[in-house]
Amino acid sequence: MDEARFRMRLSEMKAALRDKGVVITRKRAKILEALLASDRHPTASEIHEGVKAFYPGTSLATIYNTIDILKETGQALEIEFSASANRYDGRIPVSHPHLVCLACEKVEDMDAAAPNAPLELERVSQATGYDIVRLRTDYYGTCPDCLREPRADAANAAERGFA
Amino acid sequence: MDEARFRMRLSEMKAALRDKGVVITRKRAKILEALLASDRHPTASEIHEGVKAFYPGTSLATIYNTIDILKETGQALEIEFSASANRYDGRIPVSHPHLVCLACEKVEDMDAAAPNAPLELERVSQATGYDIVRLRTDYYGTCPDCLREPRADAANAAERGFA
DNA sequence: CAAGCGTATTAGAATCATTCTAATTCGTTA
DNA sequence: TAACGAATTAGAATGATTCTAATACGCTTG
Repeated sequence: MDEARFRMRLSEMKAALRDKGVVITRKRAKILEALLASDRHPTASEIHEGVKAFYPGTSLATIYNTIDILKETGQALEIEFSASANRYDGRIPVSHPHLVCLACEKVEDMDAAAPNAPLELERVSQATGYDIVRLRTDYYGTCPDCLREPRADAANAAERGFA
Repeated sequence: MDEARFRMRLSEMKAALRDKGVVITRKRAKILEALLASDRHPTASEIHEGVKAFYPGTSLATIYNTIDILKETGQALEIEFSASANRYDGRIPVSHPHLVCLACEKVEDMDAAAPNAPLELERVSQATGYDIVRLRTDYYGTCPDCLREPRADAANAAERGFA
């Protein structure tokens, strides 16, 4: 994500929050930046680490609080896991497919042409009688790095940290 | 699921476990039946309730233990949630799309033509360099029942119990 | 039928992400 | 500067899942 897109996306997010009457405090701004800075789909505690580098006293509760607002305003997607921490995507806030590595647990966006989410939601709503509002498409397996180095779990895990 | 399919699927599961050297105890057999009996994609504790009707002393740990074996042998799919209990699908043990109701939390199989999972796994593996072993496709929204009765959460939740 | 062995099962403790709570602090406006 | 509402905090609570160490069960063999 280049600098220009980063700044544009950041403004979008702030504007969406302000529209909801949410105050953009310095901490909240850092939370948004930490979410966008990593292409790793950070967890709440990875975001927390990133924010604490600037505001050491920050509580995890504040991270969750801000994430909730982002979810409510459609500015971030939550990718749920039960065995490990949830991950968040603030870069592309509409449903799109992910690749999940079962060895190092990283979550990547899938570059391949994504199905057109809004159309897909509409199609499935028609077909099922549900009012479908989002979809989740994730592929699980082993990433190329882990295929190459089957024993590199620890190293790969370290790489995932928020930077 | 008609009686014939139920029995066939049950035999398949038992055979797969036996192949792994796992003993099919009476309790384990009941666990498999409880998993198959419900079209609701039961949670571990719903299965537990079902089994306790026959074997009151059964521990939740036994349910989880058996579910683990089923996952390892490819005989059950785990549908992960972070905010509520995971659900399990023993009827169709290959990746297929689900409909998730955000109001009553039920999980249904989507009847609409499922993409051919094995082919899809192969296609995405080729495209990404991953070794993809399963996929998850879920649509989230409000089911027709809940659309009709917005305040029926409790009633719908009750319906979901294992029977 | 009894003894011995390995797996299955158990109750309860431990874990861990997330949510909640009630008190404190901050920022803004009057 | 005072006052108000929102933001933030530390720590407790929650709840699903996993772990642990002890016990029970079900075979097989003598």
